[in-house]
Amino acid sequence: MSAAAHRRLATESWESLLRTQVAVMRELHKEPSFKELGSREYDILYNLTRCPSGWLRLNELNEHVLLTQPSISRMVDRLEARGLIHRKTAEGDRRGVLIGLTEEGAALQKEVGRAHVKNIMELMEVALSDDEMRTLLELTNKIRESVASR
Amino acid sequence: MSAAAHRRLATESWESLLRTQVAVMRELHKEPSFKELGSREYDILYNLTRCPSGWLRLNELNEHVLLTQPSISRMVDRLEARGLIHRKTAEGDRRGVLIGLTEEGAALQKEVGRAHVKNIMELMEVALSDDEMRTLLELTNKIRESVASR
DNA sequence: GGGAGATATATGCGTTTGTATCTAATATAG
DNA sequence: CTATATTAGATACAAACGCATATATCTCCC
Repeated sequence: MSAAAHRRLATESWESLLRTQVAVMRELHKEPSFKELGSREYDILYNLTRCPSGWLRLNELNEHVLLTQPSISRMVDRLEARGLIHRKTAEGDRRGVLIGLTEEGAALQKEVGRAHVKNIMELMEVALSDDEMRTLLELTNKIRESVASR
Repeated sequence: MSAAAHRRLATESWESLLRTQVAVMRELHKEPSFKELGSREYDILYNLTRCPSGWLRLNELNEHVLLTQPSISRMVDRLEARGLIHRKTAEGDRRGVLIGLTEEGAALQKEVGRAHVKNIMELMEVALSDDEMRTLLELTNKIRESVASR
């Protein structure tokens, strides 16, 4: 395989992944649930449900969400003002802030998440077989692990 | 396979794709070239290089970029003000606007694109074999085609 | 061919974002 | 132990975004 073809394959597979994300996101955004809770806001709440302790530091959130630190800081302000999350000072490091879901926040995440999962299911199910989904999961995990270990 | 496991597989593979896009994007954004030309701006210029005629309608751009119509309209304003693209009225439809690269815009896209491709190469090459890239390309194409035909 | 509705893009306006910078707290070096 | 550097998060401000809506053109049906 020539160097040029190799380069083309690498960029094409990335671009295809990127465009697929755009296409699916555009489709998911049609869901009315995303009106009351934008996809970035949802992402924050979702990440909070996934962590074992129930609390995440702001900088940990920042690693998972494609937003700058100040943007997350202010988004957390808004979510707190809406009563969906609450802050507390991190023990042992008074600079740090821990974020956790309120009951109301957990309930809203669950509700929006349900609609969200339903839509994703419908999209993925038609497009790929179970084996193909497993392969996709495996390949994307590989990329992520590789990027993380830099 | 149970319905619950099936559902989990569909959402997990999608979330993995999404998180991979975030992780890779975050990495690509470290590239200094993206300071002078944001990734969305780059995306516009890139799309213009890919189309055969060299001209794209605003609404065509809108299909490929994850932005609302007004945002693209204004982004095109800015790119035009910077001399990177130019507008012309579409022939046969005086509502329509065609966008094309200027020489300067084409040159900048090429320059930024070079650095961009180099980084993508380095990321993908380490993570996946050629066969795996081909598989990823195939699977993401399938998803995109499926979503497009709704 | 004239008016109702559809389509393509632009603009007003409030909200959210990113860059740069600030404050407070912790870690490190001498 | 103090001074300096580093890290976590917050804030000021200009730029960019999305939603609603305006404007211009086209399409279709009578």
